[in-house]
Order: sequence, then C-alpha cells, then structure tokens
Amino acid sequence: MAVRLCDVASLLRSGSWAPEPWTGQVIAAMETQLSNGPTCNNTSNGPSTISNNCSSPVESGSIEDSKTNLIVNYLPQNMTQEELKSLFGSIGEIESCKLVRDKITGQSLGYGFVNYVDPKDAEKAINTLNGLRLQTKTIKVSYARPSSASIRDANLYVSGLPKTMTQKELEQLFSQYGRIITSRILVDQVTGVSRGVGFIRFDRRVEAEEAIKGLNCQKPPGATEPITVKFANNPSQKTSQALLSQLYQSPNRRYPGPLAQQAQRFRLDNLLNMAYGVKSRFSPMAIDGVTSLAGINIPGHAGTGWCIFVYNLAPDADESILWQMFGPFGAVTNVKVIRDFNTNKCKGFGFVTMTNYDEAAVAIASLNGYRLGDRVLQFPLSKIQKRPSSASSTGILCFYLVIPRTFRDNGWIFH
DNA sequence: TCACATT
Repeated sequence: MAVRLCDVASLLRSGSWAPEPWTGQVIAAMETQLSNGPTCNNTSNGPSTISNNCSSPVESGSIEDSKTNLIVNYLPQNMTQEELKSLFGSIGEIESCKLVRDKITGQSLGYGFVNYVDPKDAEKAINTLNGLRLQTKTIKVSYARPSSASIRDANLYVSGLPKTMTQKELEQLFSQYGRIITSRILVDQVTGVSRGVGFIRFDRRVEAEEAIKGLNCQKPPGATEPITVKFANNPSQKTSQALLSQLYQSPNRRYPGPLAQQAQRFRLDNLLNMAYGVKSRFSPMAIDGVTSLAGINIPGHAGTGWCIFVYNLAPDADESILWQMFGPFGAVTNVKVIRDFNTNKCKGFGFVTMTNYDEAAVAIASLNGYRLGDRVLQFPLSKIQKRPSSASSTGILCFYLVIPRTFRDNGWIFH
C-alpha cells in the first residue's frame, strides 16, 4: 500500500502539524481542572444523572463490583486509545485500556474503559478526571459495572413529555422501576426549552421493560397528554446499517476497488478526523440550498456521476492518493491522475468521480478550509459548476480542490 | 420520532 499512514499519524501526533495540538488542549484543561478542583457537574455536552452521576464504590452496589475498572464517557470523537491511555496513565499504572469502536467502521463510539492496577488510582482518576473538558466534550469517569447481557439494551426513548417537566421530575417518574444510570431531556438549541423528548438509561434491561409496561401511554402526574416510552435506537447499529446500505445498495459496488481498500478507507477516515476535525462519512454537514441528488451511473461508464477536478497535485502523485482522500466520504467509482506522456509524472491534476452528489458535496465541504500546517485547504464553493454531460442529462459537477504544499511534503503523496 | 454508557 502506497500511502504512508504511519507518517501521517506521527505528524499528527507531533502536534506541530495538527491545527490545534491535542496534547496542548489536554494539558490546558487539566490545569484548569486542578486549579478549580474536580467537579461532578456535567456541563455542555453530556447527559447528567441526578441520582448517581458521580458513582462511588458505595453507591455502585454489589461488593462484586470492580474497584479498578472505569468507564469513560463522552470522549472526543477523534481521541485514540493511546491518548486515552496516556491521559489516564498520568494517574497511575494501567492494567488495560480500551477505546470502544464501531466494529465495522472503526469509528470511536465515544467511550472506553480504563482498568488500573491499584483501586486507589481508579478512585483518584474519578476525582481528578471526571468532568474534564476535552475539546467540545466534558468527559465522565465512573466505575464500570460488571459486564453482562442484563445491562445491555436498557436505554429508553421517551416522548410526549410535558414541556415543563424537569430532569429531576423525569427521574422521579422512572426511578420506581429501577436504578437509573443516565437521564436526559432534549432542549431546543436556541431557546433552551424542553422538546418534550428524552432518554432514560436503566441499570438493567428488565427494569427498562417494566418501565415501558408501566409508563407507556400513561399520563404523568399533572400531565394532560400520555407519554410514549420505548427502547431507544442503538447508535452503533444505526451506523452499521448506514454502512451496509452504502456497501450493498450503492451502484458503486459494480466497480469494487481492491478489498483491502475498504479497510484502509476507514483508517484514513480516522486520520482525516484527526487532521481536520471532521466526521466525514456521516457528517451532518450540508450545503445550503443544495438538494441531495444521486448521480446517474451507467454500467460500463465509470466516468458518469459527479466529477471532481483536483489540481495542484505533486508530480509523483498517483491514483491511490485520490482514492484515499475521497473514499472516506462515499462511493468513488473512478479516479484518474493525468500524467505527462514522456515522463509519466503527474501533470498536477486529476479527476475523482463520485456516485452521489451529496457525498461529493460533503467531501468537498469537509476538505475545504481546514488548516494543515501553515496552509489552508482552499475550495471556493462559488466555483461549483454544473456542466452538461454527454453521458446523461443530469450533468457533471466540477469542483476544484487545492492541495497545499505541506500536504504534499509531509508524506501524503508518495511514490 | 433519538444523544453516543458495558469491552
């Protein structure tokens, strides 16, 4: 495989290359934490649990519970297992550490486990690292419950709540059915007013089942309308479903690349996450006013779809860099590096064809405007053009992507 | 009509 992923990773890791060195943020946040003292208050991002947000060994129940194994929630999307270990290793010796990732995509699920050798270090980690701000997240550190099937799928989605109902009242309503691990009421981003929907995670699935039986279609005290209580969607299943539909429903599967490419796609996806801070594959990023359009893809005509014009490529660029860059964003049917006939060196530009307009647009939007070293990926959206295509009446979109010099000089383009 | 908590 031509791309030097290790080089990219080490560059990212060195801090001199990433837009905002991760380690610097960790240290800054830790200093704040230490000076202000630990807090159990969840701030911006995490759901809070009134009853047992800061679980202690005493609260966590059974004496069977591990006093060394911690679960860490609300980790930044781009945080690696190594960074997790590094952060928690600053407290004491770690027996094992695991960042949980989606089995298929490899994307971090935003939580992990840290098992210390000494229970005292586990306690210290809760006291010093719970509530630590990392990027946009506020991490939660608590004792992990013993893993078992009984605690899985215990998350409920509740809708139709009175807008006046508080989180405390919600927990009071549900606590009669079991031990609540987390609760959350979703609020309007602008007004802060309750949207009347929320989540309740119970300790055990049977508790959640009883809560559905007892509360679904029932009116809470004082409410005029009944609420709906059901099991929440499982986010990792959702991700896998989306991936499977991409792999199996996309017309792109008519033109499968090398099998290994699929796997590498995901690894690069993670690197792009780190480098740009974007979630490429399922990015909610949308181009204003642009309707999602599927490109017409005629079998045997790999050139149809949505064509992206890439320029400022290095002389030694090859097709794999184009696969690597655009593959994470969706179905890529064809790439082409234009070479000089005599020297066989890249003439500085190439083409990428993507099946789906929205994936192409997200690729462009995601690759645009992110700092790499002292350069900025430039991508003037105003230059998006729709051109008539000889192959279909849909037309071909032409995008322009400028790859900065540092992008070429730091190992992305290879031999 | 849904935010990322059990390896």
